[in-house]
Amino acid sequence: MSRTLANAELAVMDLLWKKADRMTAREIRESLYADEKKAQHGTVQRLLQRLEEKGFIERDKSISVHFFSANVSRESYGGGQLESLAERLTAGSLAPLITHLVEHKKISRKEIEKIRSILDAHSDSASAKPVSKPQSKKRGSK
Amino acid sequence: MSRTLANAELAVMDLLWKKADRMTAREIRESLYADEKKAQHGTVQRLLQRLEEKGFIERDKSISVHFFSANVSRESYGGGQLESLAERLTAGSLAPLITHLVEHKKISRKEIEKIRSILDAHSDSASAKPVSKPQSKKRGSK
DNA sequence: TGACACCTACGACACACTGTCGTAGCATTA
DNA sequence: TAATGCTACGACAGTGTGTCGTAGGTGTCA
Repeated sequence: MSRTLANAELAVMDLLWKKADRMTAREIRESLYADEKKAQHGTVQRLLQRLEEKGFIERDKSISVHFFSANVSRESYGGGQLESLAERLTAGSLAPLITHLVEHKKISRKEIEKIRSILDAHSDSASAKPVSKPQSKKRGSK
Repeated sequence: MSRTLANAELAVMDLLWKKADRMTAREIRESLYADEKKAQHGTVQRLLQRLEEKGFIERDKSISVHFFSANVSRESYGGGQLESLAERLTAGSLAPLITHLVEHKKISRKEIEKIRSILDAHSDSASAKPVSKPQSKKRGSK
């Protein structure tokens, strides 16, 4: 698994993530290359093949027209990227990067509140916080 | 500016960031290839040249042995990477990715508290929270 | 002045990854 | 059987990266 998705690969994953369901190569081709005069047959097949090799998607070949589905969620992939970035850059810590974004106003107030409520919900002494989106996420003890 | 730093390039930047001061090519070479029998003269020169082209470093050529210094901070670069990641993946929002990491325990409790205190300090009702380690999260308003 | 050491500048290369296409061959159906 | 559409995959060009070699500049010292 190569770790990072290239552009065309990401475009395919994006489709699968959006659809949240399996798709055929044809559906993917018609979405990605809708406006192309010439259908990019082989290109899509190649992309799918490589994504499968890298472990990002799964292929159901039980019938002759295969079905493809994401094997890694958008959040999981993104989270991994985030981790790897922090790993390479700041000894694994996200704090310095987030600090920078916040201090340079690269994160909107709304986004800040959103993230805060996530963190609050998972804080040790979690509770109290009146988080707008009623988070009753009760990943109980343990 | 190419956007992303490759491995060897990042290694050079890391040196400059750590030193927080300008360095000569020689210092860099001796740090990066300390154990190599054969000195990687040209390699380092090439890397520096490319980093300069990409705008990541600055070169002071006022004397014949040049001095190099970072032109972009670690946090600024990392923040940009973070933004770009969110851009490509989640319509610019970090929240979904952080949610994933938190829920899958990829972020330590300590880190969570750290990030929270950053956000608290920049919250709209940003009143002087004594944001230390202890969770003093009770900025109720809003 | 000449020898030597060290520096910069940069062409060239091998390698890897990407996106693309073409073609061979299999399935399904008219 | 022919037509259509699919899979599998070799091949290629373009790009980025890490490396090396070499040409030529600069400084020092006997």
